[in-house]
Amino acid sequence: MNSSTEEDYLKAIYKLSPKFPDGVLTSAIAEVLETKASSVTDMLKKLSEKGYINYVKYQGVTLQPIGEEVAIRVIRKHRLWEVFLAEKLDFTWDEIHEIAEQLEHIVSVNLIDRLDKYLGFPKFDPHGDPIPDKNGKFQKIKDVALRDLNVGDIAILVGVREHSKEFLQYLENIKLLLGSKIEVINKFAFDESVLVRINGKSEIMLSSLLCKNISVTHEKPKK
Amino acid sequence: MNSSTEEDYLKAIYKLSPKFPDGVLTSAIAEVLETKASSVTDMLKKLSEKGYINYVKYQGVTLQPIGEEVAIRVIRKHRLWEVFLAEKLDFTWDEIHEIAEQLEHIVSVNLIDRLDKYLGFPKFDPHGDPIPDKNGKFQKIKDVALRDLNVGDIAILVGVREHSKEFLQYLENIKLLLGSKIEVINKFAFDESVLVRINGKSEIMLSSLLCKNISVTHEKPKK
DNA sequence: TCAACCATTTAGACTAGTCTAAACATTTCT
DNA sequence: AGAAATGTTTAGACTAGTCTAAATGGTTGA
Ligand SMILES: [Mn+2]
Ligand SMILES: [Mn+2]
Ligand SMILES: [Mn+2]
Ligand SMILES: [Mn+2]
Repeated sequence: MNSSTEEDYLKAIYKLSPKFPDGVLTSAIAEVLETKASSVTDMLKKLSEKGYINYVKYQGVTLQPIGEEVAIRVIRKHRLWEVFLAEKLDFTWDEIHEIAEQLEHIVSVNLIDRLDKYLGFPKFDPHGDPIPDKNGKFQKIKDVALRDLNVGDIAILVGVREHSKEFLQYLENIKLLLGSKIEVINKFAFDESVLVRINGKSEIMLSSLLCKNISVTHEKPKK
Repeated sequence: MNSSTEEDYLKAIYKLSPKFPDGVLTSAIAEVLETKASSVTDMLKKLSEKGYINYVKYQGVTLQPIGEEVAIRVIRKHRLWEVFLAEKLDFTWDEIHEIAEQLEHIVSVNLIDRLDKYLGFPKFDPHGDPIPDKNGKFQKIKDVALRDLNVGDIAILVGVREHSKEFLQYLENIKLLLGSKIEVINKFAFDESVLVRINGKSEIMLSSLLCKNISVTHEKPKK
């Protein structure tokens, strides 16, 4: 059994791995977990002892298969609880993350599979992120950042690459939500802002930072 | 904000209070929380410092209003989550307690009231215990132990006074559930066992210990 | 190549919670 | 009343997790 702290570390390492192919750095983990590098080092030693990770001093850390398994299980729980909070309890997508951050650590053999069934085995969470099934398998979505579209392109918003309240509330405000249709009207090289039409209605100017954090695709995500 | 450990202590003190009108004893708390008396003493000092309880060395402890408030809030959360687990996820009444023991500590301003609404504002949990409303108010049920009925009495099972898996699974086995109709056919002074008919069907002999832990009333509990 | 800089680890301290063993109160019994 | 038994608190130690400050490794670039 793992403590919720251990689970959060493994999850953080898992999420950082793609950006650090030959070892996630201590400082990167410290940043996402909002803790100090020295605390991270302590935990890395412990997780290494326990066989969850491969840790070489000063070189960074990679997940062992068993560590990845734990991470994926926690992510599955997190995202299923997010679906529950959004669909059944009507929370908005900026409110669910911090509650799910706690719920993901509830321990029970059956709970999460029953919740999965109750929710109808959803494939994506309210932020568009894929939900691993009980065997840890999930689709990698082939999406692209909104900033990489060309003028004239039409796309569907399928995910966000940033989960802060500020960002999500902003999108909610301008009615830019999961599934929204986005037409690229114009792009301005000067500040890399993009003019788009949302759902065939309002035209709006989006900043470079915004466009970098919105994932779109030309096909709708399957269920 | 309170740690989940503090919450569990306050809840334990609250539940023990009726049996210890002039101060809950250290050893009683240690027993229900499955910890050592010395650990309890440490926590009592801390809770006293913080103003949640009134603690006099060697004399036992009583709740301050603020401590009772916390306890009732935790109990509300526990019982609402139990309803969710039983009604929505089809867990049986012997499985829900230990999961709710964790869920009761989830921190969120809105979560529990939304869950309450989603469940239709239930008044009783799957064990027949009353659920405090958002103001901490709840009906005290005027029930009686099955062992105190007389031959010929007819009653409805409205609660259990013991929450162990063994006890609840036993009741489930003999189809003695919340709402069951119980007719007292005979009582035997020798070992205080009681012969009953359940729901007008099977006759069965119940042990003294069983009868002591079943709450019944002549009226059905309201919704 | 070696000095300077930056990242990482170590050393040592702190908090929350727990335990065992010893000391101390309270109650009970003779 | 005094002694014995029982319950409670204290003392001191341990684990998990965190922090600051100091030491050390690695990297860059003059
Ligand atoms: Mn978490
Ligand atoms: Mn999410
Ligand atoms: Mn609990
Ligand atoms: Mn209950």
